[in-house]
Amino acid sequence: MMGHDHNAILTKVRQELPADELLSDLSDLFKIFGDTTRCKILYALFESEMCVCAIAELLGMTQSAISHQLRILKDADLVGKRREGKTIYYFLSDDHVRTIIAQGFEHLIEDYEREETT
Amino acid sequence: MMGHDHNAILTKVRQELPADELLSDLSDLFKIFGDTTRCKILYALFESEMCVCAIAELLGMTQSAISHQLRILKDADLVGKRREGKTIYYFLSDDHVRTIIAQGFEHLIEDYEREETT
DNA sequence: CTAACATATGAGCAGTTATTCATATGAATG
DNA sequence: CATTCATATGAATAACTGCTCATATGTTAG
Repeated sequence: MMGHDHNAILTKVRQELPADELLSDLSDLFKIFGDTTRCKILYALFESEMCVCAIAELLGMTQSAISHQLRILKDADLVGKRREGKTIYYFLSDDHVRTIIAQGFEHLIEDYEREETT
Repeated sequence: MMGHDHNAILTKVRQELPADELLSDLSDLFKIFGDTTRCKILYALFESEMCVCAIAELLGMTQSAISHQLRILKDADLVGKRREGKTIYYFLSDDHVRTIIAQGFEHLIEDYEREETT
């Protein structure tokens, strides 16, 4: 057995807690932003659509590595692609990505400022 | 050698791309949200502060497992703690967490709706 | 001081993930 | 159609992550 009596809070919180599947989807979404390479790619696409080898050159990484990450971003519908001859251009599929990243960014900035003040 | 000429876009994007350290901090932040257990804990704390064993009971997990995750959340300054006798209460350190998660949630919802319409 | 309770922590393990390497697909060009 | 360029993909590997188990710390009660 563990701990003592918490029934009052527990029943209250249980009602408000989203379903397991939804929480799982939510953390899966954040997991995608939780990688530097993917964040860099998304940031790059903020500015303009880009082909794979341009992104690879920008980040100083292998074409293969970038392709693998783009696949993940594509599977999550965060980016879309467009073919033009041999090259394929990737772009942000909607502006939600921008908002989510901006929100995280804002949190960081305030954290930095808090550290300076301390 | 890889790819052909992209200098036009590359120089433009390079100017707007945040510093490596900042991008690393950003993905570190999202990494924290990228785990179901931690998301659940944060969601629980939306409702009210809670002690470790209450959270453990709520999620049906070990006290140890919860403690480990709370440490990560604490290190990232996403939660704070308060002692009251033997028990320690954890709470959200600020409302940024709420906003970030809400933003991710909103994206999911729109994604779900998009699938229904298709 | 000792026992009991609440939480924290370290080592170990299993599962996951990002990159690399080799190779495959697919489109344009001569 | 063979070659070249752009991208995709599968297998292998190294690094990381979350949980468990055992144990330590810290607080209160007797």
